[in-house]
Amino acid sequence: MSPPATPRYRQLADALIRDIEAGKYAVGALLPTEFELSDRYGVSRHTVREAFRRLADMGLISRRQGIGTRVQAKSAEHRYLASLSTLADLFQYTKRTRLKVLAEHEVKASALLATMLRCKRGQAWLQFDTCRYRIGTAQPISYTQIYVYPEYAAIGEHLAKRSVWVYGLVERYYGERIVEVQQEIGAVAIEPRIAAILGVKPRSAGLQVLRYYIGRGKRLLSVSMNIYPEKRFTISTSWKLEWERS
Amino acid sequence: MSPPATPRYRQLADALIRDIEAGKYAVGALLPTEFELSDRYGVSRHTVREAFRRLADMGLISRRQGIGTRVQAKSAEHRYLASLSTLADLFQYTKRTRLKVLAEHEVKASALLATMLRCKRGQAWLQFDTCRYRIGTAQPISYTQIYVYPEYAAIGEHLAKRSVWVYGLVERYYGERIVEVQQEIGAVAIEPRIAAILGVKPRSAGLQVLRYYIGRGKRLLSVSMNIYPEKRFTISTSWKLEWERS
DNA sequence: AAATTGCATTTGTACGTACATTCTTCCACG
DNA sequence: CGTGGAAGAATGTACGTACAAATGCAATTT
Repeated sequence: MSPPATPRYRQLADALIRDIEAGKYAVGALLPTEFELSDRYGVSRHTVREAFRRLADMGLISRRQGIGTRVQAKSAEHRYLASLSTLADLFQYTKRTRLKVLAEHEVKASALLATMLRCKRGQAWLQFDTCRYRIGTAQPISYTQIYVYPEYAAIGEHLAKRSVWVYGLVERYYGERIVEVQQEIGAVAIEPRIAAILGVKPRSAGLQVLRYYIGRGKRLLSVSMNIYPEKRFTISTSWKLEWERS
Repeated sequence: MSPPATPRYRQLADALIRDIEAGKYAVGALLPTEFELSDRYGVSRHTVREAFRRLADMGLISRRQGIGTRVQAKSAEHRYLASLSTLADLFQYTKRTRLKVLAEHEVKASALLATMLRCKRGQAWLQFDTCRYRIGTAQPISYTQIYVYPEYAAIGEHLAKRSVWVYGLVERYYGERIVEVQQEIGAVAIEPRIAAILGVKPRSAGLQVLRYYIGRGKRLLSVSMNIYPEKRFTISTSWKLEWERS
């Protein structure tokens, strides 16, 4: 029996991958055109496009109408992805939690705050100090400061009433879509005021998670700053290899 | 002027998405065949396939030769992805760092260690205590314990000589491919012994990062435990929305 | 000199056809 | 009654054609 014949577009794709990895086509350079390759390998343009599609999926090339096909990366080897099916998965506790709003006030960004919120000094923000509990327990999981634009003041109402997530409110009530979330994780000594709220020793170790919620056109929509006490919470992420060598 | 006409395959894809979200085709059910849709919408099979390809990329459907096209999910809405171009990006410091091996010994997993290493008690591991410096400075960035199987003892040589990453050595010298990395981040009070190495106050706040390196077939290849002192390091991740609603 | 127009190039969309491969179903044969 | 094989149905691969849309460049016009 013949070995399970590999399709032509696959063979062509593999050949191109080899060429790119061998440096025959440098990163940033243009590959031959579809017609050119179709000619050179004696296959139809359709087959070339199918091969290109594969390379594009792997992130090896990028294509632009009127320009051509450009090499984007030398290897698709080590590309690892982590995925969230919902933004709520960023917060990995179960749904059985409740948000309590401790305070709400309008603030003008001090120098320190301006750095954290990535804005100019004096920029006005609406700040919520909140606390999250597992339902049925008195001990909080986390302390959170949430910043939104003052225009979004109405969010305060909803936030107090229903224990939801801010980004959800921003999406629902202001028609903004959260396109990107930047997350910064560090360790901090929990300052006394917050330690009291969380019921831990002042200056004990805590996880600080800063999140920037970004909408269409790089517009910063909201910022949140979470503090999790030691041992009460860990963040886990799973990175998976996207493509396996054929 | 006519508005920038959306291609037919896009229109068809959108129609199908609407139908799926509306529940017209249930999750798990088969969609009409390519020919059927081609007929019904008066487009070529090629166009139907193009539309299906889009849905498949979004993870809404799965296709199997001889069977048909099955609905896999009701909505592709909130799917966010983070990507690493290399595993080295997990560690976000520049390449200008140096690894110093402080100690190397074989250990048998105690109850505590067994939990951390996800293995049975008594399992033998090779443990390296290491420390990472920015080149040219005396102050370490992080303290790291690395665990590998005793069979991989030869790694110690390379680790001491060249300042590389363990997973790279495992991949290179043992022909194992790291297919997945699970990461757990928490806050800890840095214990005195390690605090001394890092040059920080005992029991001050630190970031603890546990990483499980997993090979083909869920085989655990290596585990590392990092401690980063407060303020000296933050982990940043960017999550991007994979698909935008049209 | 600057702006505009038009042409050549390249990928995108869309139609058509044919056969291969994979899987299910059902009928006939042992 | 079970088993094998044929027929049918679905997606996969592969060929062909044609025109549309985006881009860059050169020629032309202002």
